[in-house]
Amino acid sequence: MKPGNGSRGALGREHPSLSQRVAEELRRSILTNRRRPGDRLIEDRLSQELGVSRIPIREALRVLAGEGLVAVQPRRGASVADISPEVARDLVEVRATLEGLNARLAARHHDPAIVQELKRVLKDGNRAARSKNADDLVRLNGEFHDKLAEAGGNSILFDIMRTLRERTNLVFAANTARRAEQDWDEHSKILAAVIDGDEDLASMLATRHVHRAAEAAFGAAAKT
Amino acid sequence: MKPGNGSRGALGREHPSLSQRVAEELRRSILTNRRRPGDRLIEDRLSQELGVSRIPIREALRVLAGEGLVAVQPRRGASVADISPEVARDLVEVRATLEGLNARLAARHHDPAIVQELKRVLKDGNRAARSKNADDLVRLNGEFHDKLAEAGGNSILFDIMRTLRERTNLVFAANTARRAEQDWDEHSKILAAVIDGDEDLASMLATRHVHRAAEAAFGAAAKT
DNA sequence: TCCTAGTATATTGTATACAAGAAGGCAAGC
DNA sequence: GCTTGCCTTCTTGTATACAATATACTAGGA
Repeated sequence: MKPGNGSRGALGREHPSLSQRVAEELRRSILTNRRRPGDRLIEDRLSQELGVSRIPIREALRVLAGEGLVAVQPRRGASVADISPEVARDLVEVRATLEGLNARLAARHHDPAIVQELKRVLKDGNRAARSKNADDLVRLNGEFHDKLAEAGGNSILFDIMRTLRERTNLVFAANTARRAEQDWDEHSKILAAVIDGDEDLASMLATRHVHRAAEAAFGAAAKT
Repeated sequence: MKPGNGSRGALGREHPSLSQRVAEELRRSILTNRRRPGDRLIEDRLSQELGVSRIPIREALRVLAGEGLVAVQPRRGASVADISPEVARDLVEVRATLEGLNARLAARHHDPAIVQELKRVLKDGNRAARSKNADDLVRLNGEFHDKLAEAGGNSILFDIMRTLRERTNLVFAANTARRAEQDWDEHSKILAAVIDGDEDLASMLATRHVHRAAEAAFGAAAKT
């Protein structure tokens, strides 16, 4: 659960390597749907696009493969992960359980500093939900879940949930604007339970939150 | 949840790349404690030892870092992950929860073919527990949990549990022989609940199994 | 003796180059 | 017309070489 490279320009310059920057760039482009599931990721082409040699590209692809965002077939190359409905269901099942565990832990510890930040994100999120600003909603949604994961205080859980969240978002993204108001209503209730220290309630609400978002997305997907 | 490369010599030769073989070799050496936590993994040295260039080594190290078996510090190189007591606790918490979820799913589906295999492993395990053969115990323990994970039928869960198991084993390994009889008694009860289709019981037993093994290990570690 | 600066050495990061394997197209045969 | 085999081309896998950075060591001064 390192602080992340948000603290740019700090004393220890902490130079990200090219591989890391390439990985970040590719991750971004996948999560924002600029590269679509199934798109091939040809090393030489990426190498030219990003102006670096193939080596950093390869390493970045390996990292993203580990996160499940990219699928690499030996000797056939990499492509953006295409998440089947079955795998999506599996993701949801696991994520729902772990969000539940995390909310329980957050309720148990409830670190005041992080709770404060969560309150702020909640306020911003509610505003964005009313004005239906899609970009803000995606960002704030990510921020809320990220800080909640931090509040849980379990580093392993934090890492796993990040990759699960990225992948479920890839599937649900289209719906995050439509369901915004209900989403943030649920966020609010989860946070309240965490603040109350009501472990059981927090856990149940967080688990249900994931399942409901998934149902909404699958329902919408079925319609299209 | 692919069948793995156990099916060697099959028609599609399925050539593992050098990187993959290096990763496998390193993983082995770490899990069998031939390389100890904290040991530096210097690319050039590994390159000479294994007779390949540094490129496959680097890629293997990245993969293992993704699995949490190796820690890489940018520009300082890789070393075998040294799992702190705090992280160990975090690992146990998450793994206990997920083993519970998995056992629940296994009880829900209970695939007869896999149950059959589990019964066989159980029998072998009990025999090994009585004769206290450490190597066999480690192997069979891994096999039991692996097949149980397969029985859950959730591919995401399967992958996550594998990496969690590897890391917790790294911490508990020393104790797996001492606690063998109780371990296999608990395995037996978990499997019985799965066969009965008793989801709640299976889940509870699997969760408790992890916690108990952890307590035993921590207790033993405190003594030494 | 202890601290500091400077230098040498060890090690990782990246680029280029070549080898090997997979995919697709074209021609020859049935 | 359809299939089969070869060949071209595209792409990945690996090696070597060099550049950049971190660590260890030595010498000089307070």
